[in-house]
Amino acid sequence: MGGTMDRTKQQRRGNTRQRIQDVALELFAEQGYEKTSLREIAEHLDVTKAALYYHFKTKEEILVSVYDDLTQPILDLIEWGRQQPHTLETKQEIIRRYSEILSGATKLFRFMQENQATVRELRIGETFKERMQGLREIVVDPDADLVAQVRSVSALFTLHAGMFLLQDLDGDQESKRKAVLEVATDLITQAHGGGGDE
Amino acid sequence: MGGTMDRTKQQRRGNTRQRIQDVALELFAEQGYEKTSLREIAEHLDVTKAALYYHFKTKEEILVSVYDDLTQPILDLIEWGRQQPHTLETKQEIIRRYSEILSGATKLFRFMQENQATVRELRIGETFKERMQGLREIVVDPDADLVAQVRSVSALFTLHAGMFLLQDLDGDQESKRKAVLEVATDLITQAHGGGGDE
Amino acid sequence: MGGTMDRTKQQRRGNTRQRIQDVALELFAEQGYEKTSLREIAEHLDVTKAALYYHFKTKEEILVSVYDDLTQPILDLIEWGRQQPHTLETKQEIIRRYSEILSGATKLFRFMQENQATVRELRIGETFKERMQGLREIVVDPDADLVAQVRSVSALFTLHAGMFLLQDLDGDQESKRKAVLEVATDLITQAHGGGGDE
Amino acid sequence: MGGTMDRTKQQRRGNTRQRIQDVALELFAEQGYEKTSLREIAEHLDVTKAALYYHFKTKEEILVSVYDDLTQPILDLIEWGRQQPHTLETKQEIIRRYSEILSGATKLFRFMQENQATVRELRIGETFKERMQGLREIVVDPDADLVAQVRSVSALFTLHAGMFLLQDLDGDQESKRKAVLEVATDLITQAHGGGGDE
DNA sequence: TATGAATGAGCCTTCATTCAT
DNA sequence: TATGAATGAAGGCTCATTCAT
Repeated sequence: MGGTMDRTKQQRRGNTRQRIQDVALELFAEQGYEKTSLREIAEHLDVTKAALYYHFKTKEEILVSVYDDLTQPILDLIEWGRQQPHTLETKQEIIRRYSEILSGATKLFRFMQENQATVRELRIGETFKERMQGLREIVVDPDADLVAQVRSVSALFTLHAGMFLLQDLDGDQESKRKAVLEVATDLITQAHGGGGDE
Repeated sequence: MGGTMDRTKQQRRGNTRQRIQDVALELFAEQGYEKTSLREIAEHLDVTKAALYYHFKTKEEILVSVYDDLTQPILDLIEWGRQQPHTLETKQEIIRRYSEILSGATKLFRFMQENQATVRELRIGETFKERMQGLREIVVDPDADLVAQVRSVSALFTLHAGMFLLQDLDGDQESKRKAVLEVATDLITQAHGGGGDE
Repeated sequence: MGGTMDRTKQQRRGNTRQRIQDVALELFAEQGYEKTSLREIAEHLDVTKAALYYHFKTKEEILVSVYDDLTQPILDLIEWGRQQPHTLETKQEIIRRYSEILSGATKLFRFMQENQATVRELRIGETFKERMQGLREIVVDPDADLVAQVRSVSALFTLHAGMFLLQDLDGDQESKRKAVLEVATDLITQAHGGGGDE
Repeated sequence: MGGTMDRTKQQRRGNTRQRIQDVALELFAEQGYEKTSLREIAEHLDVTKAALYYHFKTKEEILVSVYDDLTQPILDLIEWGRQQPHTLETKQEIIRRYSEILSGATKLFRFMQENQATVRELRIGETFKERMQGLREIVVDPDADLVAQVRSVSALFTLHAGMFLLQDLDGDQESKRKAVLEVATDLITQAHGGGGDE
């Protein structure tokens, strides 16, 4: 009986859940959450829609599961950051590590970036906002002047955006990431120094 | 007769098209494009769905019309920018003017920002990309080093993002805009100066 | 003021009704009745849908008016036929005249032929059926054997079908009509003679 | 369990697809393709519209599937005819067999006959035209004179039309079919003999 | 560990028609 | 002799979800 199962089916055994997550993320990132139907995901995997429901309770839960798996490092980073003194060095290190995290799950973060309107209405929306808030609290000094605060936020955001907006620029992926990181680090450094004009 | 028509209906006459655009933008920005149905728009206006189709050929066309009306200033800005020498002053002026344009149509740009995945598949997607490209060409020096280029792009992007990401920060709208503008101007200035590490 | 009216508008004066009929028949014949919308007709004429309603009460009435105008000759033919003795000569003459009538309003008859399902549900459906019945009564001898009756009906039908089904055959329109007429005449003649096998 | 399901639902299991085809053909033939809505079909079957879409991708595909199932015999006939010498006997046999095929799927062919305008725009339109062309090529001698060719085409067409146009005539279905077949056979025979006047 | 069959809600769109001007 | 604006009904289709097997 097992012998009649061909290689493809055999490989599939036991990791369908993972495969669903992979395909889903791929499609969500490419086409957006709403434009990606469960039918489409199922077809890509050569299973039925009902199979998806064996592994996940809803469409949203597929996304949530991917999100949870891939953003754990951010939680860890925040955890770590909270226990450090809020020195410039800490902030720079946060920026550095965050840059690495982002490039470790490009697809997900691209998805989050491009589907904000959708994500806002989903469970992960709130969660993500909280995490960003968590990062901010470490990186932004609430007593600094407005310009300094903006600079800090801009540092975080430059990292985020960098991944997608630089696609048209020349240069290999890694050196672009380095450049982005440098700009972000500069921003955070300037913000720490003083911020405004003086 | 005519007198039997109540105020509400009368006011409506002749500006339904405009009202559709307003409500649509409002809802698109709030809930996203896909999540906003024509039924919903129609209900907000107290007309039937079919009335929308008298004024616009498709759902997409409603968006396009809003987009065209509201982004004309960007076209003008690009036009202007192209005729200037690419000096630092020009770039700073571009940044300044772009900041003003953005804050003149917050809803639309928030929509564009938060619905990138959707927008990418629509007609306006390509258009918008082209315009951004147009701005970049003026502001980014292709011969500068990578870091300088990133800084320039980051300037543009900081403007974009600034409008939404700063909502949780203290301060009134206008002073926040000023702060964002300052950071962006700094970025463009540094980029022009040299860019990198020296 | 009349002087500002250009040639096109001027020509239009007073014959809009006729132009509606022409365009409508053209489109009905080409695309079918249901697939042709009033919007389409109006656009072809460069007027609004509402203008059509000034001239005709309903979509169906446009068709009815065309039908009535163009099938009057059939009524006349039936009238004439009823007053003749049901001799072979009469039948042959009916066939001959009917052939002429058909080729005088090809579009309408093509329409009738190709939209039977639709036409059946319209007012003209019943009317047309009656007229065909009228022709039959003259041409088909109810006392003849079944085969003879079929031959007679086939004669009529061959005329009908001939117009459309022969489009792929070689030869000019007129000589094809002659050929069809000859076959139909033969059929009616054989039917009259005896019909069956003997 | 299982016992709680009433007879009706139980019967339904596993043959819904077939039932859709049956009901659809019935309604298409009766009211025409466009006038028959999916809602109507669904209601006749006591299922939802969405159920139809589980079994067929589009409305058109329902028709196509019926068409394909029911016109396979024509393909076989053409196949057979092509391998025979184009003698009179072959032609007569084609006519005979075609007559049988037609009376084996009356509803479909009535539908095709009465919805030509619609069918022309559908996928089956082209297909059907090709098949008719296939039959013609066997039955019509391209070197014969025009009248002979018309006679041949008329033979085919008389068969087609015979099924519907004779409904008002007396006589049972089968003897009418025989009569029609005889007339068609005569036509094909005369066409083969010479055709014209001599 | 999946599938086959179906549902209910909703979507975008089109249509014939109306009516005040 | 027309138009501008709108309506109500319906149509085809897609989607996330369910459930018995």
